[in-house]
Parts: sequence; structure tokens; C-alpha cells
Amino acid sequence: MEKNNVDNCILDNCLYFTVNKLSRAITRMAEDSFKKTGLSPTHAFCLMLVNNKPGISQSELAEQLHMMPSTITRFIDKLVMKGLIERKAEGKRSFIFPTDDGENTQQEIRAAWKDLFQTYSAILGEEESRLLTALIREAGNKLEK
Amino acid sequence: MEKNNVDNCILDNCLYFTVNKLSRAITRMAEDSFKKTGLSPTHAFCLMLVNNKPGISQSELAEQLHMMPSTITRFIDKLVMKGLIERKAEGKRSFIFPTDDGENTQQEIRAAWKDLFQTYSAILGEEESRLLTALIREAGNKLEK
DNA sequence: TGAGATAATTTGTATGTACAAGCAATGCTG
DNA sequence: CAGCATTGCTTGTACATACAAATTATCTCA
Repeated sequence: MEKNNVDNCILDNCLYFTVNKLSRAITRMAEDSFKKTGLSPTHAFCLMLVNNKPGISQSELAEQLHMMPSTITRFIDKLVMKGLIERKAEGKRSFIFPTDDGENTQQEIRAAWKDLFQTYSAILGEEESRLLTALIREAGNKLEK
Repeated sequence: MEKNNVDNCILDNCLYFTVNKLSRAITRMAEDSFKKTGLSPTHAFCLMLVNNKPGISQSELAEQLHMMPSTITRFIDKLVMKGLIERKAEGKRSFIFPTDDGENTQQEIRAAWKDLFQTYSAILGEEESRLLTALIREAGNKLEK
């Protein structure tokens, strides 16, 4: 009955709120695109980084994914369980290598990723998407401190 | 040793990835600003909406927060437990009212919110923040379908 | 009027991510 | 070399959010 589209504006001017709303929307989209790979998008990125640089250390993964080391431990656990990568501990450090299975997944991941890109580009426009991504990346870098 | 700042770009062009990175950064910031209120930012927003419109229904909250109804149920549960709001069930619907305590929290929430805004504006620039928020809001609206 | 269709909320469960504390390996300084 | 600090990883736990299924209430129409 009431025009509540208008009320929204209280929250709509909050960066925290809008970013998280966008995050939920695009996460849904990404999970959809990556469903074929059997991995969540972030796990897939993790595997991608391992494929790109076999022997990468966990801390390097944490750094590139901008996530906490403990989070990476969980990712690795899961990918090891799925037989896609292997840990090679060496002293206190541990280096990660893809298995053959892991390497073979690379193509599917690339395809899923491309699909994601195309899906949101179709809605937002290709050039606009690139621009938005760049702006958001900048803001993220600054706020990360 | 290696210049891995450069490697990043693979992920840095992905909207999903950058949005989530920004989301993590600003969520940390928001949790910090709202710590004084004893609530997480989203719970605080929920209470704010209830204060703004006593008797609001759960579905309306879900709509305004762009979250799933089941999620709202959990929020309400928690805020009720804290004695900040009350449920008034009426048939299958349920209407939410603030308690006195809940109403009294409003000021603190506003202050925390302002603090959040100032904190990120100080880093990103006030005008730039507004602009970025607007762009992100637009994208969020489009991708939500 | 009454039976299925729809709507609002709840419950069970799962996932992603984080923080804090712990452990084990390494490095540093006297 | 001994002892302490640092680094890299793991474990326990917690939280926000979602989805699917269940529950209850309301609506519709023959």
C-alpha cells in the first residue's frame, strides 16, 4: 500500500549497505556461473592461483586473495579433500601444487569465469562494468589500509 | 621476493572479486563504528527501520534490507532477545515494535552511522564516496533483477 | 462451504569468512 | 649455544547470510 520504494533512501546512501547488497547479488550470480565446476567462486580462484603458480605458498595465496591465512587453510583443506591440489609441507611453510585433476579443471574454471563476466556485462554494459570494477578496486585498496 | 603486486591483475578485473574485497574492508570498518551500540551494522539498521516505522512487518523489513525473510527472522530473534524490539503476531503476519530500550538506542545508532560515513569519507573523499555509492547502488539494483 | 492455492513466517542446516589462541619451525642476539 | 621473538600454519569457535522444507494462516472459487 505505502510507497516504500521511497523510504529506502535512508540506507541507499550508505556505502556499507549498498556494497553489501551488490555483493550478495553478484555472489549469487557467480555461484551460478561456477556451479558447473563444482566449486564456489572463491575456491575456484584459489585453485586458479595454484595452477598459475604451482608451489605457491599459503601466505602468498592469502595475500593475493586478500583473505586471512586461516581462511586459506580451510580452502586448501577442501581442495585437498576434493583431490584437486596437494600440500607439500617444508618446515613451517607449506607449498601447494595442483594434482592432474586440478590442472584439468582449469579450463572449466576459465569458462565459468568468462560466463560470469559476460552475464554481468550483459546487464551493466561491458565498458561500464570495467569502469565500475576499477573504481571499486581503487576504493577497496584505499580502505584496506 | 617476486613482484606479486603485478600478478594480482588477473583477479583485479573481476567485479565479483573486487566487490567482495571492498565488502570485507568496509564491513570491518562498519563493525568497528557500530561496536559502541553493541549491535552489528545490519542488526542496527534493522532496529532503525523498526524505530522509523513501529509496527513494520517482517516482509517489509526483508524488502527494505534486501535480505531473505528467514534472515530477518534471525535478526528479529536476536533483537527480541536483547530486549530492543517486540513481535506482535497477528494471524500469519507479525508486526514489530521497538521497546523503550530500543527507542533509546536510536541516537547511538545514528552516531555510529555518522561515524562510519565520516571514516570512509575521510579516506575516499566525501564527494567521491557519494558518487561511488550511487554507482554501486545502481549496479546493485540492476543485478538484483 | 470446503479444498486446494498462495502467502508469511519459522526451522534445520549449510557455507563463507573471520578472530583469537595455539603449535611448530625458524631466526636473532647476547 | 641458549633463550626469546617472529613467522607460518592450524584449530576451535562464532557470525552473517542463504536455501529448502515445514508450518500456519488467509484467500479463492466452484
